[in-house]
Amino acid sequence: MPRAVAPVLDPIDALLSAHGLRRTDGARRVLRWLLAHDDSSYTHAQLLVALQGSLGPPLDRVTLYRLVDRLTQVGLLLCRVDASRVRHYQAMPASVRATAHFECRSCHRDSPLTGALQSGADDLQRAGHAALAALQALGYQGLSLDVSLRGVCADCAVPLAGARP
Amino acid sequence: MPRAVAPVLDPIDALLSAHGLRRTDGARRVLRWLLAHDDSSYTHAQLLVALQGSLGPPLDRVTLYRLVDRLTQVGLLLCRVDASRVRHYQAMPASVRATAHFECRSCHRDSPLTGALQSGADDLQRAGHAALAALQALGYQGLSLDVSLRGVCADCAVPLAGARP
DNA sequence: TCTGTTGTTGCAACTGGATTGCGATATATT
DNA sequence: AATATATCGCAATCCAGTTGCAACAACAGA
Repeated sequence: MPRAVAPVLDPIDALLSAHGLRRTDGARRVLRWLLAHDDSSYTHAQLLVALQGSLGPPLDRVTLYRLVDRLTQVGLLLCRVDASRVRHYQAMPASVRATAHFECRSCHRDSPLTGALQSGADDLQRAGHAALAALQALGYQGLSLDVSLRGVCADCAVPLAGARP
Repeated sequence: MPRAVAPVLDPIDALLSAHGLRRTDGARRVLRWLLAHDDSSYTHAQLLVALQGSLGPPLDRVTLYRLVDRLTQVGLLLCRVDASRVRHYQAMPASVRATAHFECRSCHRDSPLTGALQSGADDLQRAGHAALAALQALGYQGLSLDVSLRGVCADCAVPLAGARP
């Protein structure tokens, strides 16, 4: 039986090597999982349970902290801090985009700007992109953009207003 | 000697009352100080030392936490979380504006977008304003905006590049 | 002005996300 | 294979922020 050679590097491994990181089991699992769920961002705690479920030995808490830190450092992940001071990690989008989102101070829901707000979000995106390009031209590196709108969403605002005497 | 009456409310007191907060010594001091330094934002630790220096009894750590929390709650302060997960407070500007700023991942300096980037920052400001207005029209309340650009600044990027073999 | 209600204060203990130190292990390099 | 060095796993630690609670002070009504 012909031995299964690996002529082409796994795309995840290729990414790791290309960014100067070692191809360890943990790094592979984190990056693979985040790339497979690149439509959203996840906290350390969420990643931990998600990766516990996957095959392999349980991933250590601290190791995961260091992994996401390194992956963010080299630009493979994008990190943002929510209003509760918790970090959220996401696979770096092909084109760094303004991930404009709204956080409700009351119900703590976090939603991307869509629908009627899409045009506004697009403008933000454009402006953010332009600012990033300007910074890049100045020699800045590993740029990312975080646009956070905060406040009380309409759902929560109504009962609050009603409670006022 | 005619007793010194107080016919007009101190502007700080007026603000507190208008927002349903009690006019306590602590609230007055925090709000007065932040209004006098409204060109920048300050962490809880910075506020603590700044207010210790000012007259009056030393302000308690926890009390200050609760004060800035309340002041932010009612919209008198604006709060943002930096990349190190630390909250920064600032007197709410007359018109909520996009306080676009850049944070260096390497030297951790935090600088507002100025100079050559001003136009980009202005665009961000406009776009942010529009998005906020749209949300407000939908019934959203107590809105604030945080535009954070992150990466490695030019000063830090040069030595990093040189270190690569 | 007195008095009851309720928001506020100060202290101590606690929370939880994240970090550090360090010996053991695995990856990349020679 | 031998070596150098990055990464891992564990325990201990850090630190911004929170919570519980008794004492206190601002406000409102009488």
